[in-house]
Formats: sequence, structure tokens, C-alpha cells
Amino acid sequence: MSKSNPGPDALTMSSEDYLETIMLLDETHDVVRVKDVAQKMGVKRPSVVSAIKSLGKKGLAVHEHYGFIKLTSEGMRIAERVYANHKLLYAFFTQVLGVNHEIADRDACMVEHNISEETRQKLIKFIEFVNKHPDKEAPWLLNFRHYAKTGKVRLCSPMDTADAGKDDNST
Amino acid sequence: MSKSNPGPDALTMSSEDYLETIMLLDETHDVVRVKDVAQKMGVKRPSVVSAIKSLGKKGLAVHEHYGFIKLTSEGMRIAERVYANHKLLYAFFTQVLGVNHEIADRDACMVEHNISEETRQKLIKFIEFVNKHPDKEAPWLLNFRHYAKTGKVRLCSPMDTADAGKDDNST
DNA sequence: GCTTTAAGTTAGACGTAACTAACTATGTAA
DNA sequence: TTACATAGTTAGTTACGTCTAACTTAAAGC
Repeated sequence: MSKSNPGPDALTMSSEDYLETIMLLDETHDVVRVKDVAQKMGVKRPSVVSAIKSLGKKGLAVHEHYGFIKLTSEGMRIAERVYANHKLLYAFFTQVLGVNHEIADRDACMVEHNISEETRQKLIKFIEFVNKHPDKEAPWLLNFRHYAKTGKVRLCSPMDTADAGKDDNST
Repeated sequence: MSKSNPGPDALTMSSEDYLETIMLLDETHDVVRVKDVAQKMGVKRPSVVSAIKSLGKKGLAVHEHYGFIKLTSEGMRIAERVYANHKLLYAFFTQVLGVNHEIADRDACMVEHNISEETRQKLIKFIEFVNKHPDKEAPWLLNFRHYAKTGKVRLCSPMDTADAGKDDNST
């Protein structure tokens, strides 16, 4: 509802997307070029050029004329933060909610830029909590899946939560 | 990552925010005026005028010169959908993750416009599932809260999940 | 009824982010 | 070495969403 409050030097979602894309391309390509970024992001080459010019002014990327694209360490830091959010959200949507992979990816793309630190931390804890169970499928999570599918709450055995004690957080 | 794909006549987040704000103001005020919307959204009056002009062209709002602002039934339908998303996300952030109220509200604002239908449906189920427990605090949820706070998984009594059977979905 | 004030409007500007069209550089193949 | 295809760039346009400054209307008080 109320106006979102990006700090004075906050990046736009678009800029963050460019950083993220460049970082990921850098992992799979020898060098990152304008056309690679354009193709991956589904935009035209001039859009990439102007976006990277803007990132350059902010000290987040370097790009010699007719040369390759590199991120500065600061640019890399931001790209990694955004991508970490992406992975976190993707994990929640797929592992917990059971959302289809492509849709989970799209939804993660949307949220990754703006999620608050508090919600982010809580989601991290939530995913950790879910994964604390040895078989990766906590009883209550199985119950949720069943409920989501059938609308009916399943009776479970009294043993269902006992395995919480088996984990590694006691020392 | 990839370009989001709003349909040809999809509204912008901004337009949806205006619709939502107008709907909410309509519930508490006799009439909705430009300055009310401006105040609530933290924008200046000319921004409201131009936004509403745009909504008018799309058949979502009506606004006589120097008069009051009303939503059409179609505008109301969209406003309600966005607000429903908002409430859903807010409930998840606060009830499940235990996020602070103001932050939950901000995060909900960000996501409410673009969440996919699939994720939305799953979140609805998730909230329903959480609230199926008579005392509104499922054992696993209490365990999660404890884990989020302390980083330690709590041992629980074997009885903890048995109350799932007490609910109303068996027939 | 006039005046003042508050609310609404218009015009013009700016920044972002995309696009097309047209131009330039690079590098490979003949 | 020249020619061509590919890649990168520039210039100019469009749309959106905001703003400020200045103007207009409406309504309330005197």
C-alpha cells in the first residue's frame, strides 16, 4: 500500500536483474557479451548497453568499448545477494508449497529484489527448519501436501514429531 | 530473471495500488477525493489526477471534474483481488513466519501485484492448514518459532500431532 | 455577493527502461 | 585485402510515473 522506500542509492529491480544475469553468465561463459545478456534477459542489445552504462557509472560493472562485460567486486556482491534471495524463495515455493518449478522461478524473480531483511531471515529459518528432518519431509509438511491436494486433514501417528530430537543442534 | 510477462491489458503495480487505495478509502469515507488518495499513498495530487485519468480510460474508475472518485465494478473486482493477495501474504508473514507487522505489510505490498495463481493457491492452503488447529498454534509451528529464535530444535511430546484429527474435514 | 482558502487541474519537466533504425567496429572467409 | 556477417553503439522515440509551479474551481466565512 504505502510507497516503498528505496534508499537514496538503491538500485532498481532492472539494474539488479542485469547484475544477476551477468554474474550467472560469467559462471558458464569465458566472457560475457552484450548479446548474451540481451538474449538471456529477453531484451534488445541497446537496452543492455544503456543498462551497463548506468551500472558503470555506479561502479558496479566495467565495460570497455566493444569489449567484454565484468562486474566489480561491489557489483558481484549485490548480484550474489539478489541471487541468494532468488534461491531462497525458489526453495520455499518448491520445497514447502510444492509449486511448479517454472512458476516458482518466476515468482522468485519478482520478490527477490524487495524482500525485507526480517522476512528474508525468517524464510531462511523456515527452510532450515524444514530441512532439519532426516528424510527432508517433515510429517507436518506431508500433512500439508495432503491437505493442499485433498482439502482433508490427515490423521497421523503419535510418532510423527519424535524425530525432531535426532538432529545436530544440541551442543 | 527472465522478463515478466504481463498480458496485453495488464495493469501496472502503480495502477493496482491506486485501485486498492480507492477501495479502502471508500470503506471508511463518505466520498473519496484526490487529496485523500494522495495522502494515503504518499504522492502529490497531480500524480493522483493523472493516475485516475488513466484508470478512467480503462473503464476502472469514474471521476467527474472536480468531483468524487468511484470505482466501476470491474475496478472494484481488481482492487479486491489485489487486496485479497495483500491479506493473504500479510497473514503468512505474520502468522507463520512471525514477521513484525509493519514489515509484513510492506512485503505484502510488494508481492501482492505479481504473485502467480499457483503460488497464491498454495499459500491459501498453507494458511488454512495452519489455522485448522483448534488453538491456532500447531505444534510444528511452535517448534519453528522456537527454532527461529534459538536455532535449536525442540523435542516434542509424541502427542503433538494427534490433534489434527479433531477437525471438521472428515466427512 | 465578495474574498479567501482549500482542493483540483494543467502544463511542463525529469528519470527509468524499453524500443527501432541506422551506423560503426570486429573478425572471419574468400 | 577486401567483403560480409555479426556484434556493439548511437540517436531518437515512446510509455510510465512521478514531480513542481502555476492556474482554476468550489466552498465557506464575513
